[in-house]
Amino acid sequence: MAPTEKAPPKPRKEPRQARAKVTVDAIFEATLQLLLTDGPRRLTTTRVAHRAGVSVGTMYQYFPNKEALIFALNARYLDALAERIETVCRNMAGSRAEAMVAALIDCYWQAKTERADVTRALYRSVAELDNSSLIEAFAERVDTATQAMLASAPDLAGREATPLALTLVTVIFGTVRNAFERGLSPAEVAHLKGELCSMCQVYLRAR
Amino acid sequence: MAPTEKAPPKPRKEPRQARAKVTVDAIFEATLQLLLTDGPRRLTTTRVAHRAGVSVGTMYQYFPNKEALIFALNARYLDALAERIETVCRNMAGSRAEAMVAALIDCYWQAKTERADVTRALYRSVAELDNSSLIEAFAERVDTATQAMLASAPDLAGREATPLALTLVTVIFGTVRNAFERGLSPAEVAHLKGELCSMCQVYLRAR
DNA sequence: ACCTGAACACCGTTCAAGT
DNA sequence: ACCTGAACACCGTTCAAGT
Repeated sequence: MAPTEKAPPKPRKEPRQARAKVTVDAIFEATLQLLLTDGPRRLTTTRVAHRAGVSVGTMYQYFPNKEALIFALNARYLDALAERIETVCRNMAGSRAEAMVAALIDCYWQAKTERADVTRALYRSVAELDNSSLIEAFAERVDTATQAMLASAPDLAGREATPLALTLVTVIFGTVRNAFERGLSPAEVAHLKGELCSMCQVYLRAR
Repeated sequence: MAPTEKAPPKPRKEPRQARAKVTVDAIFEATLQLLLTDGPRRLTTTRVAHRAGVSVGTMYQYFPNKEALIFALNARYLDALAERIETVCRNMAGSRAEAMVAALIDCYWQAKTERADVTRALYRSVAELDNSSLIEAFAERVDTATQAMLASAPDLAGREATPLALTLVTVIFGTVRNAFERGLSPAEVAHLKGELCSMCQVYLRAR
């Protein structure tokens, strides 16, 4: 009964020569620009190719279809985001649990906010295709990094890091995303961020 | 620099005769069914019309374009959901704050879970179009209902209901949505729900 | 190894004609 | 008042031909 759709699309072939790499980068850049200026509905292969300065045929050498292009663009973005989070988690090793949570919230919030237009454009672009594998891979990395971080907290002895990480990551990432989707005012956003932070910290102290 | 897109599409005209109402319902039902079985990518106007037993032209009498159809379908769903939440909020008036939060989480969680396929299909269908006005209207209703409920809690005297409602609603709805997007196991989901609940309750007790 | 662009199938949308 | 479906413009995708 599940929607019958193809497996997650992957890049057709890797660019081997330097000019090919330039081409692929140009295609990615053109896609993002069009997404930002015109929205996902007006994103056509012809326009992407034209903006990238290549022909449609060239685009299809590297991406089997339009979905694969959008998929790859999102994969790129999520990979960079996961890397940032992993770095923060590594840097916070050994700190107090409260500081860890604050840093995690800060990092994610910052990443979403600093290029809000990009975040929104990518959210919307990817949604019509099955991106669950991307989301799962991303969540897996973030969970793992958070677990490792929490396990190193001196004031968290005796609490299992695995379920704790799952809860915190889901609550934090879900809240940020939702805050992002709603049209909150800057004042409301600032207040919410503080409340989310203290909520997680109170939760850590309890029990 | 914002994506240049049309204003939120609205139904072209209201059905005046009985058979027209039947037609519109058939179109909605066909859209949902196709979304569930084939996914948003294979949702074409021709197929919707065919499944609904009408011609394409008929569909275009009630919806100015395909987007408007998807928009209206989502509006329907969110309206029903908001109504459920408002009812719960009314029913919980005068209870203790902890019970309120638990009921709110339960209601939303239940609504998302009982027809998980529908939830997912609608999420994906609406994402490529600008649904911010839908989201805002929904959030506004839920916020208002939650505020009114919290203001009636005997154990919450002296705490402002408005920012409290905003925080709780954003955290709860964001978490549920995120939990939903990740492919969590039933055991993890159950655990998460309990933790979210106690997290909100500890937060209410604090300060 | 990489690129081109005309050609094809199909989808969203319209509109003159019907009941 | 409501419905039909051929017709049109345009989009995704291919492939024979080029460098």
